[in-house]
Amino acid sequence: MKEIPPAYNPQDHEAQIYSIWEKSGAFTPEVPNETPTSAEASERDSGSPSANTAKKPFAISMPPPNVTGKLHIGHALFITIQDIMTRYHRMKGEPTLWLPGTDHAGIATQSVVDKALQKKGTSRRELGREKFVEEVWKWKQQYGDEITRQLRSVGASCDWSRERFTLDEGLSRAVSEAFKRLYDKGLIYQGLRTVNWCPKCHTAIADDEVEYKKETGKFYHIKYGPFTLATARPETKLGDTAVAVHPSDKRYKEMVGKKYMIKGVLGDFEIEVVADNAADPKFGTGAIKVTPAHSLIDFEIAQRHNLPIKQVIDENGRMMQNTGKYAGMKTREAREAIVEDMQKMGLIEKIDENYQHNIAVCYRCGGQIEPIPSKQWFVKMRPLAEKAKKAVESGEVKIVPKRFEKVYFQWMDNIRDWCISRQLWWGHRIPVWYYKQEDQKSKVKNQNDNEKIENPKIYVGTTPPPDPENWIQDEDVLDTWFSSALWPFSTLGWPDEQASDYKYFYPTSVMETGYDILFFWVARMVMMGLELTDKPPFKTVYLHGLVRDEQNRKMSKSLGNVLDPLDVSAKFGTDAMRMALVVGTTAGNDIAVGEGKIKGYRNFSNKLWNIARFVISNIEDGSIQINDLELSKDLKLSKQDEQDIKKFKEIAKKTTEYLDKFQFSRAGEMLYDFTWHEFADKIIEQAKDRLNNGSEEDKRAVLAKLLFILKGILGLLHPFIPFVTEAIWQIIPKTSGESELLISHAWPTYEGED
RNA sequence: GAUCGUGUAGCUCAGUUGGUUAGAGCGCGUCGUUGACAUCGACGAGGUCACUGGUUCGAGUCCAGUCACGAUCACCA
Repeated sequence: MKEIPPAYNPQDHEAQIYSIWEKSGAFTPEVPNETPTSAEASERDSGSPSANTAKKPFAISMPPPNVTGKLHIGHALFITIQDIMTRYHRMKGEPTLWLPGTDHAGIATQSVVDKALQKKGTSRRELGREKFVEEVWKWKQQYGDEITRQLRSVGASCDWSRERFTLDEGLSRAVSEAFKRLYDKGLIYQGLRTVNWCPKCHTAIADDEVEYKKETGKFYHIKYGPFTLATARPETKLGDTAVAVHPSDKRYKEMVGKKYMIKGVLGDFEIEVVADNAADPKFGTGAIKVTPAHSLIDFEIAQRHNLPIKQVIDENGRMMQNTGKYAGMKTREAREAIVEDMQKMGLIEKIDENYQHNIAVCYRCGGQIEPIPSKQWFVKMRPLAEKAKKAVESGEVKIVPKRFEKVYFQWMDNIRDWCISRQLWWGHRIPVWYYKQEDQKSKVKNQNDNEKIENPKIYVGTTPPPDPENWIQDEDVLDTWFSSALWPFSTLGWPDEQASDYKYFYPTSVMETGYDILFFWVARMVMMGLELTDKPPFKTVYLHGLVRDEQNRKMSKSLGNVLDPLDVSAKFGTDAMRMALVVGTTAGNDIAVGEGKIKGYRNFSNKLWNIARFVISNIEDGSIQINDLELSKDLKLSKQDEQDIKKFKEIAKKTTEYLDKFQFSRAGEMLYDFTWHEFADKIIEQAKDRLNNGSEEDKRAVLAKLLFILKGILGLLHPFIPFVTEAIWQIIPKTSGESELLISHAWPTYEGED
């Protein structure tokens, strides 16, 4: 008899078990032959069951982590939830695909590599585009595997043979194909518009990549011709071209449509008074100065009233040549200088010192955003949003929890066009070429005033133009989220609609991700999926929350409360960590996790191990044949035995129901409770007497019951705690009908047995 | 400012079609265990389910309002 150690030590098992799984091929689903031969077809018609055609496939695309990223507890959470679904459906016999991959993460990766270069005394600009991109690829080769190695250590049973990277050849093809199709439909256009510009990252960013930070600053009330109005940024006054008031504001009724000369620090200038709903009559004096070049709102006002656009700040965040003595100053310096001059001229009425306002910062680098006019590419969102909204309204796409549907609708209703070009080097280069003769300077930005853009002769294609020497490709790359938006289908072979994976697994079953990227990612996937494939890319969206510490604080380095999933799983076991992340949490809500909770589930793993140890040792003590312990055999089960078995079957049924309804916490908690407080504390305790003193026949009956329940529990718990359950499965006596590996075993179900 | 969410035991949270004495883990108290169990078991204390009102035979659960906290969106007028 083999000695089973009295304690379960995860480290003795996990790595080995993972490699057994991986080698077994269990992670890779079988795709049935798409075009069945006539023989196969007739075989199917004749009703002979074929494992893969009988069941519908189940597919999840894994949200791709950043290539250069390091595994954090949030990854561990989504891996756990997705792995639970994957293992559950796989055990149910459905061909199950969980497709992993990584994201090139434009700005993030570029700045990481750039910083590393700067440490070495060089920089991205010094190297030039080509060399720099080579450097980033080297980084990707070197560090890109780290994150996927770490995903394995958390037990992710995903199909590594289908691993993808957003800059792979196939996915890049999908990106340019998508761009071209949208362009041809008029859904992508180029425009000179005021955009959110990050002077630090030196690129435009999308509206939803802007974050707001509270700041206390000065608020200047200035004399402005016949008006008095207030601003926190007097330096933008140099770019003013209008004053806006609300159409219903009686105070200014007679001024609307007239032009006034305004006294300014660089001499007098002319503004027009326009009536626009953007002006709130209740705020301040009800009149606002309009600086179309340096405010997105003002730009929109300018468009509505056909106002001139005057740019005075450049892409480095400095005052431009047309600002006279202020030229070259940073905006903050210029502000002080201008205020001083205005005070001398008596143009300042008063200054509020403690004005609370929000400043726009870049979500990547935290630098202050400087809206400037710039020529960028945009996606026309309205038509896409309408379809995407309908898909959720109709129930074609379900969001769990449901309340996020409202948030989703709100976003869709108030959507603005999406700026997709980025002035970066790392990413998908925009598949647009300009004809050299006509538009050498097509990318010149910062044109003064409202110079119209000449539409250059352009070529949009998935491959370069046939005579490339005459063309020059757009310098910019696409927003990372553009390629992410295609992820559920680009990874399956789209645009090749005949690709077997695409045909078989698309649309995917579930999209599991954090509620924080509902807009960035989920919404855009739905829009792109509907537009490009005519189908929503998934049927259900399951949103999880943020992982917080046990006091419900955000995890941060400065608080020192960051849980490193690799440390945790080394210390308590991956299974314990997984249980801690899943039990006691519900969709869309944040999760509090600390060592105490994880420890509790470490004990649970150990409990389960000892339950098994007890049952196995009792089997091996006797002379009973394993095949004689099957419930189908003639056994003298007591009434109690039958009740216990019935109770267990009820648990199995409920587990299935909970999992089908995405109630992972309830399933996990119920199994925990049953295993420990029912099976161990009652059923096993009561069995002891019969095992020690009962007749052979009675012993056999009890033992058969214990073994039956134990094996069932292992199956039910396997999606949650795959390692211990598999480790136990490896040492438990099995009958000939049972699978060697628990991962490939059938899901415990007893439909129609009673 | 708009919208959404949360408020249940000392702490972290479950409680999804309204139905008997409101649950778990951790923590706490008493006792017992070292022949499955880096422990484990038995028993226990602890709750006006934020507050007010309503619907109902019956409300933690549904409705209205109040308070507190949080999030998202909009905003540098």
